[in-house]
Amino acid sequence: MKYKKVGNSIEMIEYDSFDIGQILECGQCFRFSGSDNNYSIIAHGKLLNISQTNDKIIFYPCTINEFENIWINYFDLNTDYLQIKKILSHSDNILAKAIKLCGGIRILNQDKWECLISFIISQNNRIPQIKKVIENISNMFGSKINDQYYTFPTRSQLLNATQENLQNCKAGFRSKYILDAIKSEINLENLSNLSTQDIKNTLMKIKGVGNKVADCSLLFSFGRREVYPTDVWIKRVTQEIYFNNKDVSINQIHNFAKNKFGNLAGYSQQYLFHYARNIKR
DNA sequence: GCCCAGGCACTCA
DNA sequence: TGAGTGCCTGGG
Repeated sequence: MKYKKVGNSIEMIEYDSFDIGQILECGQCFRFSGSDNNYSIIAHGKLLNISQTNDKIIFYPCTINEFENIWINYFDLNTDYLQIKKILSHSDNILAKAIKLCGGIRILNQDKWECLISFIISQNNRIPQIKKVIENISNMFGSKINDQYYTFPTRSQLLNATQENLQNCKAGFRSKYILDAIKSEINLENLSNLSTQDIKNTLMKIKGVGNKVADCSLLFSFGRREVYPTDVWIKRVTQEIYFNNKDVSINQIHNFAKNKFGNLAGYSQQYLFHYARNIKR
């Protein structure tokens, strides 16, 4: 990967495995807008525009410092996706097919708190609605970035939030779960050194955090690429491809993914998720 | 009006 | 330990 400063933007050239549309639309994050290779995201307290053409990707406004300290890690640019895709493609044909279709996916490294709350909101919900609820909460409790956008609020910014506030943000029955997360004394940053299973157990003490939400949190904000978040789509496609369409438990799927994909289970999950949503149905 | 969506908690056997 | 059921909300 190579990049250079051009005016108030950073231009990335000589990169691989990067398709901004695939990265944002594959369901791992919710604070973005745009289409056709032109997107805006809000992450880590900043608004960033990304414009992708055939030979380069432009990030703006963005300084070298911001790019190196925030966005390289956020977009997982130090991970060798060519190698990952090569290994997974060799492991089976359908995964190879999925990777061909969405080889530009990268797993983001998101803010832990925002990610956890976002996936609590995601349960039994649709993506447009999830995005709306998160935006409502940001507008009500976050810090102003400009006339249009607010950051996602930190836990301390949410300390005074009430059930009624969150209902007004359309969080519905998940309001009480968000309140429980706010009240819990769990410091997410302090969990970073624990084992994946220990983090998971800790997260699941929060009401509204089960297997799936905890796994998404681990994969998308704790960098634990060995987890295989299993929602209805992943359950469906995994059963279809690897279990001869037989109905199996989440635990069986987790064990299967661990054995077959090992430390790359999270990447497989993303490729298969995209495959399931866009090809099947 | 009915159904359901990227789960989870709660109840009851 | 596992199956069954209800849940805010809004779009089809």
